[in-house]
Amino acid sequence: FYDSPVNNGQLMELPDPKMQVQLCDRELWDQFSKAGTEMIVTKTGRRMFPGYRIKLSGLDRDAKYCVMMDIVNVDDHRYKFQHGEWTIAGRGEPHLPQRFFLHPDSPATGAKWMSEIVSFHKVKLTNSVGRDVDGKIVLNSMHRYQPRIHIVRTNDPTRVHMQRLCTFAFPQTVFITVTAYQNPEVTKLKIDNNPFAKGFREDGARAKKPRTS
Amino acid sequence: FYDSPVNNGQLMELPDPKMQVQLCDRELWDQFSKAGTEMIVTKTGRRMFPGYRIKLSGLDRDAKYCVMMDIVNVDDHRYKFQHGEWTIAGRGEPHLPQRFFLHPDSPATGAKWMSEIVSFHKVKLTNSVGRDVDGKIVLNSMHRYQPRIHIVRTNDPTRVHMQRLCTFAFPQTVFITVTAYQNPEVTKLKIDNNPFAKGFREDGARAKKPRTS
DNA sequence: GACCTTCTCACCTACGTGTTAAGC
DNA sequence: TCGCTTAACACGTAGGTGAGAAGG
Repeated sequence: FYDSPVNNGQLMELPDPKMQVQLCDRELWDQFSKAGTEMIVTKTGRRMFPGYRIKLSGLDRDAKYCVMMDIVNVDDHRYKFQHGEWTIAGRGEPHLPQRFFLHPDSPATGAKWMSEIVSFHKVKLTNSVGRDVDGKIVLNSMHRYQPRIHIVRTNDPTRVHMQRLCTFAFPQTVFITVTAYQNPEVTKLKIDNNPFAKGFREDGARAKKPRTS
Repeated sequence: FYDSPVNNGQLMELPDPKMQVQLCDRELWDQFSKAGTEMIVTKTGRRMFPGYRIKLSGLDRDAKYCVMMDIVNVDDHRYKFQHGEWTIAGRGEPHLPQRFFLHPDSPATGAKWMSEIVSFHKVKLTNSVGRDVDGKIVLNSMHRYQPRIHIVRTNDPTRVHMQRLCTFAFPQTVFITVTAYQNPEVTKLKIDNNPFAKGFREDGARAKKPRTS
């Protein structure tokens, strides 16, 4: 189940031709994907950038839904960045059973979900199985991953595992985990587009001061 | 119903001798109460300080509950601060039908509610009936108010009004609304205890620079 | 004038960034 | 040495404070 192929936003399990998921910031994701997206993992947890945001449509307006995200392995390899490109560097760690990140608005009506952008920007990626698991997804560094969306028609978040799912995945959101950026092109894209990294931009702003020690 | 007397944390409606609510930061509340608590109201909304935080006990661990706050008039007067004390300054505005502020964790199991401090620190007090009502409670300035807690045994937040409530209120959380602090003693308590006002403390830290204009 | 409200401001808290140096 | 990880850091975003001046 977890290793099922991606499907570019088409549904996988329940045949429900109406339900659709649309990825936001698609141009931005494509730029990163073209360069080879990297996501930082830290002990305390690091947000994804670009943020994972979607638009839902085709839901039953009155029914209650839970919306979840998980992140699954794309393959069984460990990767390394050498001579300017990513190559396979041996066998990967065993796939961990992934926890679902339940969107905090769950459960809500179809009408509510479709009325606004659904954002998973609070998800944090970590490489450490610490005590504080809340909102964190544990991944192995230097591995390749695919984020996915699951939609369940239910009122009860605690029973989400027993219900039938609609699962969506976008190939342009695949990324490799790192503890420090490997590809300078990726670093530049992050700095140029993430508001929190504005301090590192050099377009007109004064350059960064070097550390004094 | 809205003008029912306060009850110092004892239950009012449903006789359920097990259910209890305990006010956090009681000493701090008492200090403010002794001075005559004032809470700022602004157009954009201002948080309460001290923050309204409670501990719940005696709930059925497996049942689902919604927890809400509202703020009701204590009397029909308008107040003024003159010669160092609060006095009645005429007839107050008509009591507005208060909206409940539903705690964002609602609905949750009794076990969940009892496992942690329940905080309403995100509630904002406003004197303006603007467009953005989310999380704001509209009050009239220079009036006296009592915050209250309501607990409903239900799974569905949308039907909370039709269910039977358990209501709790703590006399030491009564306050008067202001647009600017009237009693210097209150100002001092706010500055000394609210971390966001640390810039105005004078115990060892350098004094505040005067405005330059 | 007296009283209350509104707005801007300097100064905080809290936390999201990539960098850098040190650790393993 | 080399590759990867960690922690401290400067510099942002975002937003909560009372002070003070201006407005009504």
